[in-house]
Amino acid sequence: MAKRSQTETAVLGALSVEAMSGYALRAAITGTLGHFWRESFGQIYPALARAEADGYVRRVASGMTSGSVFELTGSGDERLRALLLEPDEPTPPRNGLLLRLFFGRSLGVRACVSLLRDVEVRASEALLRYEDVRAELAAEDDPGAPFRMLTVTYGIAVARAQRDWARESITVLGEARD
Amino acid sequence: MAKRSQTETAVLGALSVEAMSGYALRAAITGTLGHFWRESFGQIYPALARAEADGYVRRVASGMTSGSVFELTGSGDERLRALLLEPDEPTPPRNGLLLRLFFGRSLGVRACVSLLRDVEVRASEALLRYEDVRAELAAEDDPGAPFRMLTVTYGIAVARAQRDWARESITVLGEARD
DNA sequence: TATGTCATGTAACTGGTTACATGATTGC
DNA sequence: GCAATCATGTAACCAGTTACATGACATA
Repeated sequence: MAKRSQTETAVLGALSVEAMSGYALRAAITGTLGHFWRESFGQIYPALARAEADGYVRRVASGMTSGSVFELTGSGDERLRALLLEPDEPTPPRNGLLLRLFFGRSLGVRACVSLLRDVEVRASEALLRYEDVRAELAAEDDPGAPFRMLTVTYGIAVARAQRDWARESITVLGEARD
Repeated sequence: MAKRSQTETAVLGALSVEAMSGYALRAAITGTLGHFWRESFGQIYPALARAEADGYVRRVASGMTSGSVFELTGSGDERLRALLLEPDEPTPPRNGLLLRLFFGRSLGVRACVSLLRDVEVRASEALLRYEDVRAELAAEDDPGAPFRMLTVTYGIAVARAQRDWARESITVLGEARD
């Protein structure tokens, strides 16, 4: 069970929902997993090739279009479950925003406030998008929907916390300047 | 103003607080910036060497210990301000937890709940640590303290959101199983 | 004198992005 | 016929980690 990049998990996972081409895979990932995941072609195609060599996916004939459509095999499904069970070792934190704020005295109050406003705006926009997705998802009766919903409520919870923190922090900095 | 890795920002920033060796730099970064930043020796030493070549830092004689202590030069301070002003381009999101939950139907309810419990525990522990730091920081009257405080309140806000989301999600999954 | 900590550095590797090259198919 | 989109792939590069090699200094 060699630990391979999580790209494999994302690819097999997406194919477990529906067979598709590498190109469509990218679109599906950026579209549906976009707010917490990302893959580039430079990852997807090699990952697909390896997965095919390992027998986790197979090409299904598709006279219709150019390119090939991949579907998950039985052992691919097993592999996916195993990958999902592997512990998630989170990537080392590197938060450029907090790094800047930490040295805020060198950066200056005005620039810090501007950073915080950006956060507030981005978080608020994200909230609107998530609420839309939540509404769509609530209407589905697919058995996988409740799980996918968790990723949306996570996004909402964190975005709301960020927005409120940014607002609060702006007032704090404003008072400190007086 | 070639865009170099943010390591340079972290290193110059830390040296703007106090002159120190590469080794101490690492300890300072993991200790103080630890909850949102990380650097390894493999980054720090090359970064210091480049910064010295560029005239941003200089070695100060230190008969006491082995090794050399670096301090920020005037142009290093300028460079730091410029780096802090550069827009923060956040790293592409890759949240292994959400990836697993998204495919939760393949993973199984029990494993999902276990993931969520981990989140709850980790977030709760983090909250305790942050509250300690907050108390310490509130006692300081250093002019940089309010800025550093922002990074702590951010940690608290996000950790609290994660903890509450995890709890809520555990009940949701529990009900769904019935 | 052995152990632990302070200290510096490098080489190999990993995971990932970007930019590019190439071509098929579709719809106007 | 042309533009847009679908589609596949690779090469160069980048940031960062890990593991290792090396050695000084302090202290039990």
